[in-house]
Amino acid sequence: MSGQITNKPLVNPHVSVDCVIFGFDGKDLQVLIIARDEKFKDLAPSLPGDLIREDEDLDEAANRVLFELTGIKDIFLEQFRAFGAPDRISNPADAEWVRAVRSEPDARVITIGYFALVRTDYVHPSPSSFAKKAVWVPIKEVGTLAFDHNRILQEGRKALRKKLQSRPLGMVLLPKKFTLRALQELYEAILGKTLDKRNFRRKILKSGILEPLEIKEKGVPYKPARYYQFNKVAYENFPENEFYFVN
Amino acid sequence: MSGQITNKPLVNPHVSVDCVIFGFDGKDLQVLIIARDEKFKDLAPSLPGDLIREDEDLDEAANRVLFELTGIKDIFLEQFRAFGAPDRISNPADAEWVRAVRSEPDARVITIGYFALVRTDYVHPSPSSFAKKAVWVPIKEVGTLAFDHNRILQEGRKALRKKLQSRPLGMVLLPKKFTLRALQELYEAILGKTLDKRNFRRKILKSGILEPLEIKEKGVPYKPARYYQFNKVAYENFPENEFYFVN
DNA sequence: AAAGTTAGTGTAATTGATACACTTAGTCAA
DNA sequence: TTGACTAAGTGTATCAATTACACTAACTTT
Repeated sequence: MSGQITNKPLVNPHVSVDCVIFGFDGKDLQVLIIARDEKFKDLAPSLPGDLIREDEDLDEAANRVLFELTGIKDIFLEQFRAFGAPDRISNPADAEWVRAVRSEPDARVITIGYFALVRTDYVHPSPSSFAKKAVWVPIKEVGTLAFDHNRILQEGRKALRKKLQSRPLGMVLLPKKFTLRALQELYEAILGKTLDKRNFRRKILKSGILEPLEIKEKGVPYKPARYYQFNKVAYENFPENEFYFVN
Repeated sequence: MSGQITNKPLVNPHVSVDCVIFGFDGKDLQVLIIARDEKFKDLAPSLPGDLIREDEDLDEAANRVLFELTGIKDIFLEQFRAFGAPDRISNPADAEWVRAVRSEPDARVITIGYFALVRTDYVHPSPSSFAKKAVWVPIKEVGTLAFDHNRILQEGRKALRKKLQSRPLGMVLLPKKFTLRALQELYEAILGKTLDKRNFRRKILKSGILEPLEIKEKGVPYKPARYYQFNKVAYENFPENEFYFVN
């Protein structure tokens, strides 16, 4: 970074994608976070991301990051914002890491934020074949991240909330069969507020995206709940901009 | 562009902003389009945009483009999406222009799309002091644009529609005093559908963002309409996510 | 003074949102 | 086996918002 104000166009920036990957374990909303490897283990962890490559579109790059991390393709993935402040990487510890890892450490990095949704039970982060150590962290417990990743995470969360207001997102975050309580907890985790049980059920069931199953919970010390599954057709044809949750 | 598939990170891209600048003339939704100058006058026109500069944040770059074009600062401006397909500039005519104008013509260009709202009567595009020729074009009459600018325009329009569903946008697009009919026509132009007059009026007036004036239209060959103005305080405190227009 | 044009207004029916409490079906421990 | 515990599952009444719909009023022009 030059530190000088100039009128010169930026000629050698790097462009990256950073992914806010949400998961749900039945209780808390989680995020995939990358721990630093041995050499840099004192540094703050980061969101998964990478520089985009030649001949690679932005969406492709984000999909690649996700695939390398989780082994999953064709995931729900959506761009939500670009971040390009000149001082994105100005924190001294971050800068040190960048110098060690990047061939052009002084290059400015513009990053495109994506958010993704995956089932935590489908993703076993960090199989030994992958260099990076990814861990699920409940979103409430995420501490200080590298660069401006806390901000990116926050914006990603906002984008997720907004998305939930116009689409039912459960299908990619819940197992095939699930109880209405689980779905409600997912909504509550995303929206960050509690919902009325009866009103929630009425609204969801009326929308027609769920099919009741004949199976019930087993072994619970209370009245067992019925399982439901998504009706794929109804789910996909769900009209944009319905389902607007306030309570 | 190399034409080869590689795993190399993209090291020398350019980053630009492109702005979809909406205006309203009381009847049609318009967009500011840049005509090519003499030397390239056969080329398709484009959206206003520029490479971002060293030490310049993305929002700053977009604001600069807008200011250079219109002389207005502090405009309503919002980022809506990044575009980064490797073949964005592949059209032969576009490529020729890029070769003539840019110092690194083969560089890939990632662009960040912004949309902005201005009053057409505040903007006299292309004062002689500005090199670029900008013209207002009704959005329905925009023809083929350079690069992927038709797509950017389309996405910008979608973003505008979406925004209108959660915020009343009239204040930046209408003159100080305006009739309810003008406001309704603005909404109809943005949403692309007709609205019921009585329901529209009831909804807008109940929201409290308008103040009636004692002035009426003059010289019209029909019952003159009352003028209104926005109540700035109510307008700015308007709660996100109300005002959800379906009809 | 008649024709033409848009402004301005009200209501009834339907749908959606909200607030709220008890019974049921299971497990577990005494 | 019975009582304690827990979450599932259900209905209703009130209020607010949405929709569909048609006539009179005010002004200009001829």
